[in-house]
Amino acid sequence: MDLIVLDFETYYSKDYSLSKITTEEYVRHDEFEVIGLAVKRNDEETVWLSGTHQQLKEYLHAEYDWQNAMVVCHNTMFDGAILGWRFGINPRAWADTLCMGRALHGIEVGGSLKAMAERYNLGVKGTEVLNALGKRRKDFNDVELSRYGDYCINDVELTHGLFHTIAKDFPKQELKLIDLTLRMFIEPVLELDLNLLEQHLYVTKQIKEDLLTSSGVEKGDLMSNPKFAALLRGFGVEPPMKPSPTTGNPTYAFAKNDEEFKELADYPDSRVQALVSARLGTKSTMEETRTQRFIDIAKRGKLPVPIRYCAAHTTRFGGDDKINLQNLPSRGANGGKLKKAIVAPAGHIVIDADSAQIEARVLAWLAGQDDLTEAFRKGEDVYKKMAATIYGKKEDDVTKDERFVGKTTILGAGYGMGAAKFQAQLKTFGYTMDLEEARRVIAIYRQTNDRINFLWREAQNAVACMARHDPATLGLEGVLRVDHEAPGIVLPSGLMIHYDGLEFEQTDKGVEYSYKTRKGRTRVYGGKVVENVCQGIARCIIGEQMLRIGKKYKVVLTVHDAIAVVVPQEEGFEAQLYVEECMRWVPDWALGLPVNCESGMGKSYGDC
DNA sequence: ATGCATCGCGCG
DNA sequence: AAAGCGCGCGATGCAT
Repeated sequence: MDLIVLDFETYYSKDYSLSKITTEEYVRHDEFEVIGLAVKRNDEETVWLSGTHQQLKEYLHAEYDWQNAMVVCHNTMFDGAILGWRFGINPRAWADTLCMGRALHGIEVGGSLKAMAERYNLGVKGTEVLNALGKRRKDFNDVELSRYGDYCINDVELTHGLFHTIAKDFPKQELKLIDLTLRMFIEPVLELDLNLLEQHLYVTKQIKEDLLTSSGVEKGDLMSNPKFAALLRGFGVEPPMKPSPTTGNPTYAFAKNDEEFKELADYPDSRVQALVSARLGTKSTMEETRTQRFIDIAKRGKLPVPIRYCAAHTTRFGGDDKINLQNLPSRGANGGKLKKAIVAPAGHIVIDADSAQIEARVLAWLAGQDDLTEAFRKGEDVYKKMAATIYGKKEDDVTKDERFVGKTTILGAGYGMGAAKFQAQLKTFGYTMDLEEARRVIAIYRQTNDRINFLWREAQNAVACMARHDPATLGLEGVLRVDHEAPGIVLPSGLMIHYDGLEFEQTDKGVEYSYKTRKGRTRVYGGKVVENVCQGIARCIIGEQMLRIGKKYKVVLTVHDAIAVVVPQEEGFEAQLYVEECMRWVPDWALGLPVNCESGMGKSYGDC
């Protein structure tokens, strides 16, 4: 297979640029123009190509054997989209040094080609400031174009060197996963239902408008916290305050889940009630802006799915390109509306398969909490079991509310949640429990799950060891490797959860550990490390399952514990069986981990 | 005008 | 001793 490293230089202006618009819009835009591109095949000399679109297209198709090539770029979502959408070129495999860098270094080095090239002593990225702003290809004279070419060639050389340096130790499976996630964007399959979207936008706007009109308040006064506070004071209501979740400074408690704010919805003065409901109904503009984005994309073509590889510290995927397809509403007033507008192409259907309680299962398995693991394996109702223990009764006698408490306990208490937060958590679901009872429930969880409790302590010890660069172990043997030099924890995928700059400090609460993140430092402790590795392990599992599914069907989206594929309609049931089979399979290193899944299929993503 | 911090909110 | 966690995007408010 040929290795082809390439980099496009394209027209941009003040407003038509990647800092202003999304990659999807930029590449599909009328103003799009390639100034030139540098290409390096294997160890051949890098060439600079410039010319009309037609000339480039003919040359690229004639000169290179794309069917038998791996294409490497730095930020392949961009260059790959150009190759695919503009030149109709779809190589055998895609790779991306930006994705690889994110996986290898976390935040240790920036993802830029410049930073990575410097880190590996590969050379210096061109510093020559080339004024290309607003210049079309024809506006460059020969000298300028040639200088631009040199700059571009240098970038390709750096990317080539970078790839060779980091690819040899990069896990092969993960390279395949990068290819698969890039294809979700570069080779779009899903379509958008424009009529449905426009109708949804209209209704959403109408509801808000009506609410605003009936409240008799200016929109700006509702949106701004200080102005809204003034309105409340005008009715003799002192605005509720709370400590800021991040800084601890006092701030207005105007969020829809702030208890004191919720109480104002029933305030004796009906004018206050109207004010609060108007604020709640109009404050969030997410649905409108997002629907508008979908509409814009729908008018341009299919839906490229931007999924960011290793977006999270734990190696989980994230959203990208200004549309986060991993947080589309599925509950509440807007639940499923946008998902229903995402449809399979003609003759095809969408299958969406969810892994059942994957993180809770991983936790039980990793901790060696065998009774819990066994309960998961047998398909027992673990939430009900938990409730039975909490309330000291038979499973058959557990009420709906009690089961709910059991569920919240299993899902929340597994990472060290304390009684006060547990109580607050229940409250957000509308369930009231006094603190004493919350303490009792948390204590029961910790007693009945002694192995999980031990795992937290083992993880706390691992944190302390890593901070001193001393060896440590964590969880089931052969699954995780504590790299006390990095420091970090190596996942089964071969990727590491980094705890860069892990340090401790003596505080009035005792010794506190923290590590460096993109912004500042984050505290870390046993329960949190356990959560991190469970998330990381779950990602390893879903990643391998996704590759298996991808061998037969087109994977179009992943949302942490779920995988969506598009298949020909007539293969629907057969494909569903295969997808479920894949999601019940675990890699060798996870034998004994009881996974399960649920799936649905339909014409749209929402119908699944 | 533009960037950054903060908050809120959607998902897992 | 105790501590649920992980994202991205949009709007506001403030600093540059």
